Amino acid sequence: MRADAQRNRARIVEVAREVFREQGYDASLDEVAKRAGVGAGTLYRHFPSREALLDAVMQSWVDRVEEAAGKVLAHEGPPRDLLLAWFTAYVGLVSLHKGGPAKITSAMGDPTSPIMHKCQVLTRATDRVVERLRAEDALRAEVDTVQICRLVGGVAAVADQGGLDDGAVRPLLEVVADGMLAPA
Amino acid sequence: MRADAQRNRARIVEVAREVFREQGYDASLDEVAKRAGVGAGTLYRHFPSREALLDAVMQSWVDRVEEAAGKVLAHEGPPRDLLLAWFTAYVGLVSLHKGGPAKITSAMGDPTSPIMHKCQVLTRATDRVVERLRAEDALRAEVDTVQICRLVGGVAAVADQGGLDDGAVRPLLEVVADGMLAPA
DNA sequence: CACGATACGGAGACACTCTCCGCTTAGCAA
DNA sequence: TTGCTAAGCGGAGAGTGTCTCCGTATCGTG
Repeated sequence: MRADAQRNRARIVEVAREVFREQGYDASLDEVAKRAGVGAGTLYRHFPSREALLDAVMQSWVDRVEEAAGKVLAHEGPPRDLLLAWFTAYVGLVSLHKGGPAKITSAMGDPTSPIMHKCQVLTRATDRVVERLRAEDALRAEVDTVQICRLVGGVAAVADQGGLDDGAVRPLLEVVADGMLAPA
Repeated sequence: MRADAQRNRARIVEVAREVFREQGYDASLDEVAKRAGVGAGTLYRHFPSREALLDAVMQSWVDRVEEAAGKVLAHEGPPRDLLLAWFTAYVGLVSLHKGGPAKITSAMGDPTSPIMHKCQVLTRATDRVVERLRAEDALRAEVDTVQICRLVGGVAAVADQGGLDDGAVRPLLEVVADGMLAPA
């Protein structure tokens, strides 16, 4: 790729990250182009669709997911604490921009979504937590990783759309956690 | 209101209900106007915003909510069955059109939403179920009606956005139910 | 029947998405 | 350095949707 094209591409991604955070996933792409100082054509050549752009924006996000999972798993503690710590991290990770929870949760199971692979790092990270809890026989047999992602994604989605703060989200996550932990 | 205006209004609502069901909440309002055989101006005079139109469309929905709650409460049975029956009905009620779960769940707590009052019949209906379970000491003390609505709304939202069928939704609702029922 | 108030409708201003194509420029080769 | 060409640029414009404005038509009353 030519050097100027590379510069433009990087600049567009940077600006898009900012605009998505400010205005949510529905922000105008023309505005992204304008702020990045390029024509609409340039934006659409680099990123044929909104999703393709989002995919690039999420590149660094993948690392944050891995890191968050590692941090949560490093702490020793009761299964309920571990699960809640991961749920909290999960909600934070998918809520980086408005519309994120819905977007990411639905993309996780949609093979036609260009960001499916990005989203699946969340599934894998959740799986690490699940395995740990399984080893301790702390999880009910019926629940699986996908269900957990859907439930926590659902909580994140209502929190996002309803503008709930952490204090309101916490009890929801507790209910979900208690519903899947093995009875004492 | 003039008779012709009344006719037009009714026709618009009827057509809108159909179009929303077919194409989801984001359907083109110009298309609604066209199908109803009126000009765009007429539609926007009767319903200044998309939400105002949705409000009218949901008029009959309110009755269905009351009815569903009554039917669920009429059946005797273990608390878990009651709760799951209501959850299932709840998901069905908010999923009448695509985008419904997110719309309704976020409107429930948004005083600026024109459909807030419509949505609150769901809260009240849920409250009836909650009271019944409280009387039997079947619910944990920490959970309240609003949280239940958020959780079930969240499940409905992911089901809606991810195209999940009833079989996939059921286990999610079970986790939520088990998380809020008093331990045996 | 006549006449005002009421309501209609669709043209058009504005916003967003995405494409197309003539123009510019980077980067290489001589 | 210069000239060439493929790669890349940008923005006009077509398509679609929202919502408004106002000249025109219709209702329904006296």
